[in-house]
Amino acid sequence: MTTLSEVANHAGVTPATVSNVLRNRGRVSNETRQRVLDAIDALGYRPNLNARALAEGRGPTLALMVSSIANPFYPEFALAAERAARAHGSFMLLCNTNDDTATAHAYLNQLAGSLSQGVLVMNGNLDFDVLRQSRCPVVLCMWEKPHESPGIPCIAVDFYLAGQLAAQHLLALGHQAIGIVVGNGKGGIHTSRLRGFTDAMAAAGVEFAPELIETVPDTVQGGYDGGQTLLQRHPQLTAIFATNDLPAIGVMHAATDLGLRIPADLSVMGITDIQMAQESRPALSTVAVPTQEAAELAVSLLRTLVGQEPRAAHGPHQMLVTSEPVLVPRASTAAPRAASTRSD
Amino acid sequence: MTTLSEVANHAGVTPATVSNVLRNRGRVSNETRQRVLDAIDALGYRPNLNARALAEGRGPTLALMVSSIANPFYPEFALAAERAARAHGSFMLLCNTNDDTATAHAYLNQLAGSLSQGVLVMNGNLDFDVLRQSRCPVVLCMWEKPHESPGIPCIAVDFYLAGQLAAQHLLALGHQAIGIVVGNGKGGIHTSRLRGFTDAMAAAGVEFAPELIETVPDTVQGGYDGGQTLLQRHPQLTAIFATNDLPAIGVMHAATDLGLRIPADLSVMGITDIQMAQESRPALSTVAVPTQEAAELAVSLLRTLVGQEPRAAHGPHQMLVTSEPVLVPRASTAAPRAASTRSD
DNA sequence: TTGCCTTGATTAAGCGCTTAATCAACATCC
DNA sequence: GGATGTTGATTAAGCGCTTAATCAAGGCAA
Repeated sequence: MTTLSEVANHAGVTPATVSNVLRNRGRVSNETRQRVLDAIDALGYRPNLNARALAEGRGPTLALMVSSIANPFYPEFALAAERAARAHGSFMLLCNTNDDTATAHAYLNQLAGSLSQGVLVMNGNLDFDVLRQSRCPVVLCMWEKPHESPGIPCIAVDFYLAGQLAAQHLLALGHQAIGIVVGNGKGGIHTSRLRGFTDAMAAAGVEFAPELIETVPDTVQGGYDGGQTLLQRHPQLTAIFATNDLPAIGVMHAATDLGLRIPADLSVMGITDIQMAQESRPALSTVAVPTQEAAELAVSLLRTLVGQEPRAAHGPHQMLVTSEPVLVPRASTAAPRAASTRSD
Repeated sequence: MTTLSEVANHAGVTPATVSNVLRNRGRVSNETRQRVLDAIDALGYRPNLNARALAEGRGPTLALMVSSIANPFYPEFALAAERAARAHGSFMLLCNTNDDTATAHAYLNQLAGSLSQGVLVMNGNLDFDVLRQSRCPVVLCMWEKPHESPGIPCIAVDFYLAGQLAAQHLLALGHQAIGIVVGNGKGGIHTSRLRGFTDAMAAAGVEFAPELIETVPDTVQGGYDGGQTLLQRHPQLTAIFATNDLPAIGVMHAATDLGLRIPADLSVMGITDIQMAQESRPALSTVAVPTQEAAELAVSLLRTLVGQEPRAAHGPHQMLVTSEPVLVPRASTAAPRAASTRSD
């Protein structure tokens, strides 16, 4: 592994000069610069990023902590976040907590402040106090907007509105008998989606029975189980809303297995608009959330917090809200069989 | 940020001693050790991993390079790989190349040898020469076994056998009119699966028309398009085999959209057994590949290459083969309508 | 010619940690 | 009672890079 000084020798200058041409600082004559550049690729030199990090007091990496990269939502976010980080020359360290608080804290303890300059957190189930006491900046991603700020810099999405949009879509189609499958994300992650939905129902004067709500794990299987329970207990349902796409897809499977046709016999919708939503059959109606924008905002905010980006970019806010979710009607929703579609 | 020396002061010893207790090396009396330990958590000290990396000449991170973490197969591999790395105290750096060779090379150049000690590569479409010249060890993951070794340490899976198993399953059910959708992974990544399949067909004496092969992108959409083309052009098909689960799922969608019932009218199968395969409806018959094992082997091999694990663990081999793929019959395959099931 | 500014490079200290070499103090052995 | 070991700690060099401070050498004005 060639070092900076070897390059310096080869070019007949001092290490400081090489460093200067590398970083475009200080004064270097064009002639010298060229000699250094030549030496660099003659020797195939690459800077040692650890040494640089040590000297600069900060490394080139950010971290993203998710509960499990196997949950299809995270990769989409991770991809965008990584791209954003790379655009600024940072690498992205991936951390799977497997929904284990201890693991998460271990990561936070080990990474924070040395390996990674800052961390993006997508785990609802973390102790906020721990995050606040992190030794390096933390940005909480995909916070649910109407909740009060957790006292941690965060990127929020208006999930309350998302819930409302979902309800309005179903109501507009003429559904009245609607079941709900809500993800049991720790920290009540899905409560605002639920409130948005039920509030919109109430506003439309539609009666709402609490036994029509099933709380399940935020997975396809969870949605499957919840959907099955709901459909068996309440055959009159004409639509089911899930607070997330994954369980919504599970609901579709459950309905199919029970011999129901979607959307003829049952309308199903979710929230998020993950890739799978448009790839499922029937394609899932959902409320799209600006994942990519959230990821970019998150990286940007984190960068200002670690002092790499001028603060002015966002002002002093600790909570950045993305643009609004938008309804994406697809094939999984339609007017209930015996009802007329109310135009909105 | 407290440093090692501060801890040393606090405990009334020299930095060397603190380092010794931290790493359980050298001789330290129990009494001193305790004093240091107390100082450490009194001050909330955490080692600076960059400094450590610099001093030791090697950092605690490995890297995983995939073409896009949004492809559902990769997360499953990534999860296992990360877990394996963590089990040995290493962090995992995630790199998305977006199928761009230049990006991949940029990563390789920047990471290799400084930030990451070694890299796991899952990209078929990389110049092997570049990999060979990497300044740090590289392990190529999920190589296709029957191919000759690429001259790079690699983990191979017997995809030829996987193709055979798929064919045998379909043949055993009584299918004769079978279409094939093959992923166009660069570097002919799917050719051995295809060969395994066609060889098995030939061995069973089943005629095979080359126009029954559609080459498509390795995605749901690709499978959808390929399936549609195949089914429209050859309505007599009773089964379609895709070289990967993702396109297989696309094929199912295409069939459904054309009004075919699965498996009554058409059997579909894939290879890999990703999570989605068992979560799709109908559940996808497939040939399961030992992803987790491959990931663990890969990390382990990489660790021996970077010298962190005794070489003896694997001997001098440069190509490690996982245990064999296994058939996972599910709901998407059945005997063709007008045929009797041949018992095997 | 003297003094001052600019340019282009060097010097040297330091980032936080590791580790081989060294040392002091004490116990052991014949 | 000196030679020999052991134990438990210290010293000091060094990892590869950054950067403020310093310096030599011209150029230019008065």
